[in-house]
Amino acid sequence: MSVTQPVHPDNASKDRLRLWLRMLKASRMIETQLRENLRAEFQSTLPRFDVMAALSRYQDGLKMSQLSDVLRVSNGNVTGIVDRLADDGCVVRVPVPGDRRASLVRLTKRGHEEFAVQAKAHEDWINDILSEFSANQAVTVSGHLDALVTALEGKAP
Amino acid sequence: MSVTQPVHPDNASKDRLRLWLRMLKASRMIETQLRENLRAEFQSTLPRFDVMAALSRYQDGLKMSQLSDVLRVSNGNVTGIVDRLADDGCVVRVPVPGDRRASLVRLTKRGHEEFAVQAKAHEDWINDILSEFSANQAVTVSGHLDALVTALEGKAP
DNA sequence: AGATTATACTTGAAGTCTAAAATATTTTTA
DNA sequence: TAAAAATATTTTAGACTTCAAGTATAATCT
Repeated sequence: MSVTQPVHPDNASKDRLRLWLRMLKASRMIETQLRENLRAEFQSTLPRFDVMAALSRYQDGLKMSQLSDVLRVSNGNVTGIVDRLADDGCVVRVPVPGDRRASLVRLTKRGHEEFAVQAKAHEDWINDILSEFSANQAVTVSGHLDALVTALEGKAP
Repeated sequence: MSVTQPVHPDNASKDRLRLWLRMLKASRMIETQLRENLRAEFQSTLPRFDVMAALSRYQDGLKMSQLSDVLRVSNGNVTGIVDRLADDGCVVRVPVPGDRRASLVRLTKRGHEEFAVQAKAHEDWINDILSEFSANQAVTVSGHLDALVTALEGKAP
């Protein structure tokens, strides 16, 4: 009498690998598309948009290190992006009273207006790109990914 | 008489946006993790790994232009990555008989060995990172993403 | 054949990204 | 309080990236 046993005991590993490769491919394609749209319509870039989006969520402003934390890009990187946004008058660096090392980065009025327009366009682009997913599917997969992100954050906080 | 109508007629748009933001976040976290692992364990990088993975799938070797095609990175970019891999003795440029412009890039014996180890580690890392997903879930979500990728490829070929 | 066009690749400029070193400024410790 | 440790940010070095221009070679046209 034989015991029923899968030929590939750890097939799950391959399935997960495939999932990752698909996810990577999809993300890159979407990113490329968004990058193109941002450049064509607003002469802007994804990193700039990301920074503005973060600042838009935190009306009181964020310190450089908090920004790089939220955006998960390196510290030194944020410097350049914020520099350029400041040049364009979209953000300002506000000194933090009592700590001369730090400064808060905040959206200017112009930055807010600019971002409002871009955010709307961005949502429309995504809605179009992801039309493949129904609202229900979107919610379901979001849930999985959220759990994944939470798990990852728990591993190396 | 009032008609029953949802307050947010295009809620799906928000759901899809959330899906994208989660996907982006998850992808970036995973990429960062992989990058770190590759650097710490193999003193290598993601682009290098990608090139070796491609060459591993095409045992007969790939021309530079084919490589840049498969990897979807620019032509000039591949030159540098292959240069460095060649310096490390992981790949060689083999002249194509009958066409002195082109050369085939192939993994060396050392490159093959190196990649075998890295690929195994890579799969294990992913299996660990994505342990949140069951094999079934992985397959299901893969399916959605695949459909998405196909749809995207159909839009701008 | 000789001139044009196309292909394969490399080079160079300009910019982005990460990780790590350097700087400046608190905060903590002995 | 002086020294050490921690924090916030910038600077730097080097890999990666694209795009445009350049070089060499091959294929095509007249």
